[in-house]
Amino acid sequence: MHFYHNFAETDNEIVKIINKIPNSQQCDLRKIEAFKRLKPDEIEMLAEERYCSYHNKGAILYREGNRINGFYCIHKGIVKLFKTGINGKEQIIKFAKQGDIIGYRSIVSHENACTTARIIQESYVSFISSHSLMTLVKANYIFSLALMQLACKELDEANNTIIKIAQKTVKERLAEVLILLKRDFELDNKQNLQISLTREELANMVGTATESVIRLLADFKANGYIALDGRKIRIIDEKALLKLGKIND
Amino acid sequence: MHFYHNFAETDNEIVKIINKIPNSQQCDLRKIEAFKRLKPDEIEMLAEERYCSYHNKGAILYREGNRINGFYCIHKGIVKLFKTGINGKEQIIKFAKQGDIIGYRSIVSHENACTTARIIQESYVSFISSHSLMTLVKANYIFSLALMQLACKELDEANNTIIKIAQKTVKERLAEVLILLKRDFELDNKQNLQISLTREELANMVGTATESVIRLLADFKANGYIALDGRKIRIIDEKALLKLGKIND
DNA sequence: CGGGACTTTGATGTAACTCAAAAATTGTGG
DNA sequence: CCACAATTTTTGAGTTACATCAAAGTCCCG
Repeated sequence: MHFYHNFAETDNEIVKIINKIPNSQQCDLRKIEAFKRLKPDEIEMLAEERYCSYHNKGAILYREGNRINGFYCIHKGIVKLFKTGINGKEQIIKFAKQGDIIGYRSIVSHENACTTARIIQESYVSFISSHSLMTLVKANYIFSLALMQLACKELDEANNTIIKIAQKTVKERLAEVLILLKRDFELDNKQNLQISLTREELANMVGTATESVIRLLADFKANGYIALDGRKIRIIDEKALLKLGKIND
Repeated sequence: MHFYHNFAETDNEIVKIINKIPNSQQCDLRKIEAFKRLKPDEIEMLAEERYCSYHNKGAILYREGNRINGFYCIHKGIVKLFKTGINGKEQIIKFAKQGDIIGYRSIVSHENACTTARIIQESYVSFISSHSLMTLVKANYIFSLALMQLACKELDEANNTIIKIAQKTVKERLAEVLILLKRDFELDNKQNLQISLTREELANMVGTATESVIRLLADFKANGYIALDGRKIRIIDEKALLKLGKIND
C-alpha cells in the first residue's frame, strides 16, 4: 500500500495556489484533442478562464467520490485514473497524457468523480470550470458532438476491456498491456517504454496479483520477448507478444 | 452454439418489411428515456420519420461489425447486446428494455456496430435514422446533453463492470448478477425473475463457464438463497446474496 | 416418439492466488 | 555521502477456484 505524503493528499486547494503557473505556451489549449473543433474566439475564452498548474509525481487531482466542479486538460505528463475496489485494491482504468481531458464525465452527469486521478509523471494541467464547459456545449453543437464522440470512444474501449478480462488469461492480458503501453507512450532514448510503472501498477492494469506479473515478466524475459532493467521494460519481440496476447488488429 | 433459423439472420431488410407495423401507441416515443427533453414538435418529427417493427425471439437487429445508419428504440421486450470474443464466446454487455435506445454509439462515432443486438423477448422497436438524430443534436443542445449523459452513464457502468470482473470471484459475480436482474426486470406473478436466460447466457454475463454457473446456482439453492424451476429463478434470500456478492449500495 | 438443444454431474488438470520470507532497490535524514 | 528505514521486487511452497472434457440425463416441439 502507498502513503505519499503530498500536499495534494491533504488539501487540494492549497496545492493549486502553490503550484499556480502562468498560462504559458506549455499549456496550449489548441493541443487538446477535444478542443480541435473550437473556434479561435472560443479557445480564447477558455484560455482566459482556465487555471494552469504544475504537479509532482504522487499528487492527486481529484479523488473518487469527490464533488468536482470542473475538469482537467493534460498538457504534459501522465495521470493515472483508477477506481478503488475490494480491500482497497486499485483497478487502473486508463492513463491520461498530453492532449487528453479527464473528469468531464462527472460534470456532464452531475455526479461525483468515479475515479481517482493521480500524477505519475510530473505534469502541467489546466482546470476548466463546469460553467465554461456548459457555455461551449450550448453554443457549439460540433464541440458537443466531439465530446459525445469522446465518451463513446471511451465506452467502446471499456467494453473491449470487459471482454478481455473476462475471456483472456493473465498471461495474454499482460502481453497485451505491454503492447498497448508501447503504442500509447513513446520509447525513451534506450528503446524502453517511456512510462515507468511499478509491478503492482502493472498488476492493477491487468487485473491480477503483483506476484503473477513478476513471474510472467520473468517468463517473457526468459523467452527473449522483453528485456528488463528495474522498472524499465524494453519490448524485443513484439510479434511474439502479439501472438501470445491473441491480438488481432 | 445456437442456430436460430430466423429471417433476421439472413436478411435484415426482408424482416423489416415483413414485420412493419403501424405507429401505434405501443410505440410511444415519449416513453423513451433519452427523448424526455424533446419538445412536442420534435417528438412529432421523429414519429413521422421513424420506422416501427415487431420482432420475435432470436431476431437480430444488427450485428457486430455491420454498418448501421440509424439506431433503435425499445418499446417493449428485451434485447441482448453482446460482443463475440475468443472462440466465438459471447460476452453480454447489457440487456436493453422498454425506454432504452441502442446503437446510437455507433452512429455518433461514425463507426461500425461494436455489439450484436438479438431479441430475447418479443419486441416492438422503432428505427430512427442517423440523419434524424443529427438534426436533433444540432437543434437542441439539451437533448444533445442528455445523449452525452447517457453515454457517460454507460461508461460508468462499464468501468464498474471491469473492476467487478477483475476483482470478484465467479461466485460473487453470479450473486451480483442475480441481484441486478431482479432490480432491472420485474418479477412475474410467481415472484420469479421475469427475464428468462439460459445457463449459458448467465455464464456469458458473469464471464465464466456454463458448468460453473450450474454448480453455483445449485449451491445457492442448497443454501436456500434461491429457488429454481427450469429457467425460472426466484430470489428467496436477497440479503444473503448481497452479502455473498459483496455489494455495498 | 424421436432428435436437437439445453442441463446436469463427475473426474481431472492447472492457472493463478495467497502467505511468507529473503533480496534488492529506493528514499531519507543526519 | 553514508547508513538505515521503507518500499518494492523476487522466489518458494502450498492451496484452490475454476476451466475443460466427457457422458448421461432432461426437456421440448414438431
